[in-house]
Amino acid sequence: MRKAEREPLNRERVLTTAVTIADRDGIAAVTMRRLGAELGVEAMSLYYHLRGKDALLDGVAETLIEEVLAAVARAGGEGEWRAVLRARFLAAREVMLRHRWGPGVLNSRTTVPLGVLRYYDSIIAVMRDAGFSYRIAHRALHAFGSMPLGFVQEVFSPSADEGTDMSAVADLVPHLVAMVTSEAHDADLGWCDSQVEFEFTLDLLLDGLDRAR
Amino acid sequence: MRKAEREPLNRERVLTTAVTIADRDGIAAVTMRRLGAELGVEAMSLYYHLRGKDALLDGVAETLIEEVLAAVARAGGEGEWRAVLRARFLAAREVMLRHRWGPGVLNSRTTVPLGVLRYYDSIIAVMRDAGFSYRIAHRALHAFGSMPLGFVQEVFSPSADEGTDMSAVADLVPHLVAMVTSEAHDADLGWCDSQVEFEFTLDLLLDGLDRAR
DNA sequence: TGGGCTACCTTACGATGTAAGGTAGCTCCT
DNA sequence: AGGAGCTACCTTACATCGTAAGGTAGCCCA
Repeated sequence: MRKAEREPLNRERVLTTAVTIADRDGIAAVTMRRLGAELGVEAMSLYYHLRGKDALLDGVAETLIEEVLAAVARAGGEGEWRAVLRARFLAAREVMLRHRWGPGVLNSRTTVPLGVLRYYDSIIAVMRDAGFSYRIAHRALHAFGSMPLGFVQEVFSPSADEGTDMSAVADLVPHLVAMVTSEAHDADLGWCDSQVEFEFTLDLLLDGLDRAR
Repeated sequence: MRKAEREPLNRERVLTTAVTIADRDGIAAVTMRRLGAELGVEAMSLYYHLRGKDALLDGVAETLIEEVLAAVARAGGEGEWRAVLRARFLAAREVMLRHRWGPGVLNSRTTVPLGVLRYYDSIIAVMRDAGFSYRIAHRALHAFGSMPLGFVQEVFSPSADEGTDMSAVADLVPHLVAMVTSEAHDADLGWCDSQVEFEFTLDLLLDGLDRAR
C-alpha cells in the first residue's frame, strides 16, 4: 500500500482507539494485537509510537484524566467551596461511569499522571481560598481518596447481591439480611443505588472538613 | 515416588503457599507453574484442587479475609461504637500492611468472599447496638468504603513524589508544591505518612456518622 | 544517485493459562 | 485373588500474550 493512502498512526490516535476498545469489550480486550488490528496495522508497529504495553496503559490513564479535567472545567469554579468540590467530583464521576475500566487502570499505574497532579492542585486552590491550612488540605486529599476522580473503593461489586445467594447464608449474616430487607423496599434504583451513597459519603466528608477548618 | 512419601496436596496448603509467594515476590509471581514448583508438583496437578487461576485468586482473597477476621476478633468488641470500629479497622489495616497485594486482589474479584459478608454483618451489629437505623448503617458501610478492610483507594502511589519530578512541573501545580513545602518539614515519617491520614479520615467519618445518628 | 530517516512489517521466543488424556497406587467388593 | 474404580498426580500440546531483533518500502535532501 502506498504510504499516503493511509492516515499515519500517532500516539493520540492509538490511545483513543485503546479507550474505544476498553469501552466496548473491557480493558482485558486491549491487547497489542487487537489494538493493531483495530488500526489496520500489525502489533509491532505500535512500538514505534509507544514503548510497550505499560506505556500504553499509562497513556490510556492520561487520556482518561484529560477527559476528567475537561468535565471538571465545565462544572465551573465559582461559589462556596463545598458546592464547588461537590460539583467537580460528581462531574468526574460521570466520566468514570462512561469508562467502567477507569478505576482499575488508574489503580494499576505506578506513576501518577500529570493531569491528576494538576487536578489536585486546583482542589488545593479551592480549599486555600476557603481558608483551609495546607495541613488540613493535605489531609482532605487523603480523606477524599478517589472521590475527586469519581469513584470509591467498592468492596461489594455492583452485583454483589446477585452473585451471592443470601438465603443460603442467612444465618451467618443475620444483621446483613435484616438490613437488606429493611432497606430494599424503598430504594429508588434498587438496593444499593451507589449514586446516592457516593453523594452521602461526599457530604459527610465535606461537612466534617468544614468543621475542621 | 511412593504416594506416602509426600504430604498430599489440598486446597488450603495450595492457598497458603500462594499467599507466601505473593508476600515474597508480588502477586504477579503467583503463576500456576511457579505455585506448583513451590509445592513440588506440576502445574496441572493444581487443577485437581482448584478449578483454575480465577478460583485460586478467589481462594487467596478468602484466605486473606480469614486473617483479617482473626485480627478483628482479637481487637475486641466492647466499648463505645466508634472505639470498637476504629480498633477493628486499624487491626484490619495491619493485616493489609503485611500483604500489600491484598487491595489489588480484593478489587480484582467479582464475587464477594463470604468472610467479607460476615465481617460486614458484625459491623452492622455494632452500629445497631449504638442506635443507628439500618438506613444509616447501610450508608455508613458505603461511606467506609474499604476502610473496614484496612485500606483506602490511594490515587497517589506510596512513592508518588519519588516517581514524579516535582521541580520540573512546579509552575503547573503551584499549590501542590506550596503544600508539600509547607507540610514536609514536620511530618514524623516523611511526607504523606498514610497511617496518620488513614486515622484522620476514619475519625472524620465516624464523627460525621455519629452526628447523623 | 544514494544515504539516511520514518513508519511499518516479519519472524521468532518465552511465558502463561488450561484442555485432553494418561497412569500409578490405593481401596473395596465379590 | 483379582479386577473395577477412585484419588492424586503427570505429560503433552495449544492458543494467546508481550516483545526482542532485524528487516524494508517510500520519502527527503545533498
